[in-house]
Amino acid sequence: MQQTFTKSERLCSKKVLGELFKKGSASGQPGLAQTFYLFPFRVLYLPQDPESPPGWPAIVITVPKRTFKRAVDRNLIRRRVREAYRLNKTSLAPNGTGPIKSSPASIAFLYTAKQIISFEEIEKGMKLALKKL
RNA sequence: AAUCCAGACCGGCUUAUCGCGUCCGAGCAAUCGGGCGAGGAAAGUCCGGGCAGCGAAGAGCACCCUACUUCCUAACGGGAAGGCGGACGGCUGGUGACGGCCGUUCGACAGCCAGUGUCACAGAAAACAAACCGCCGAAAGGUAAGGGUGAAAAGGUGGGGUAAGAGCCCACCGCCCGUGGGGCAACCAAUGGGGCAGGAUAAACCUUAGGGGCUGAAAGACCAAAUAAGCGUCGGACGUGCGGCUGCUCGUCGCCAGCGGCUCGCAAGGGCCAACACCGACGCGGGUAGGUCGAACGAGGUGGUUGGUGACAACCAUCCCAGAUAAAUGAUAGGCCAUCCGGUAACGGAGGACAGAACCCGGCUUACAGGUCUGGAUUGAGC
RNA sequence: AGCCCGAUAGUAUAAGGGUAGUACGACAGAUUUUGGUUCUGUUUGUGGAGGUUCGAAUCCUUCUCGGGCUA
Repeated sequence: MQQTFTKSERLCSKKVLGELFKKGSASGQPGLAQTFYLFPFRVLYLPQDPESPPGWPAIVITVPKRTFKRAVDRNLIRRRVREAYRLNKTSLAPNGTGPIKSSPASIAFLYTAKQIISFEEIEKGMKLALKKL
């Protein structure tokens, strides 16, 4: 049971991020970023390059400054979301060995709720979102 | 013990499991083991430094900042001690104006007898002085006691004096000038003289004294990769030119080549014009947005001794104490400690202030549940 | 992270330290059969706190909010 969360699973490249958000605005077409809403998130993801070997997806978590003015609140939400992903990401690998080809390469979780919600609720939303992916 | 005031400090603790960042060690590697891992404000960016780059790292002016004194400090607009002044409370002196002592607390606290400006309304009059009512006088005129206005009206109180009055005269209070004394100084107390200079405002211009070059780690250095060497507009030829570390002046540094055409001249040499190139500025287009250093040993922390009223300094011992970069410091489950609610109690339930490092320090300011300590005041109780 | 500006009525914008205006709105009334146009009147404000001053939108300090610039 893999529950780690290393540097390679974080989406850091400005280029990839720009691509993800740019393509995400024109969703629906095949080959581009897909998006769906599921409380408390809006999820954006890019499919994997079929040439490269399958690996764990790189993710990014976003909490808007507009709704949460204090840095402490944003940090708390970001950490809860990341923890929920870390504990449940094995559902992306149903065979138990590793991620399958069809799982996405990069995912963005945009936090859309207006209040700080508890870890249990975030985890519930995260399980549903990963199932959908 | 309670309340209030002033100052200083703490700001949840702990166990287990799963994780994250970084450093060290082991290992060929996968990985394993160990150490450390947010704050008193990390915040606001209001000051001061370190550090870095930038014209001679030039000068003067402008501009900006500071403002009782002495000291502390790397420096400061910060701090300490002292002085002076105000407010409040208590006691107290004097007929009165006005003082004296003690305590608490506050003060951007240099200079409007260098100059200039402003002072609405009201009021006779707002600073050169004058005179509305009034008072005195037969009048000419004298007067600034009283009235009222205002934030402010040309010293005040008591007495003498006078036609009525007035520093006109006297005493005291205040003010100004001087003398010697104490104190490093701000200033203090004493003493002599002068009937008295003369409103407020400098967080108004200003004066005096002192200080400030500018820009900030997205500074800056290096490695790697990639694009371009293209287009457009404007400007430029030894000058009243363009550019450069805010502005202005001076200075200084850099740049300004060659060719052609027309023309003046006997010539040396000069003038004008166009295009291209060059240089500079701005814009468009296109490319890259990876890594290393800066950057974690410092005006460092803790403890002690000595000096100093104190801020602080010196010396000795000891410790290494976050270092990320789309950015770690988290999640879950227990126990404890405060707090709140219900309950006589056992107990049950809720639930942890303000707030998250980003080059580093010293301050200031602002936010903050609850708690601890010290000093002072008042009230109550006991011995 | 650093730096720089700004805040006046519902909106836009003035105001030498001395009664806070102007325009468009909104509301009411008049004109009109009704509505519009037009005319008259009314309403509403200096972001908060403290200080300097006799007196502050203005000067100073501080907080809050909003905006902008910097590879």
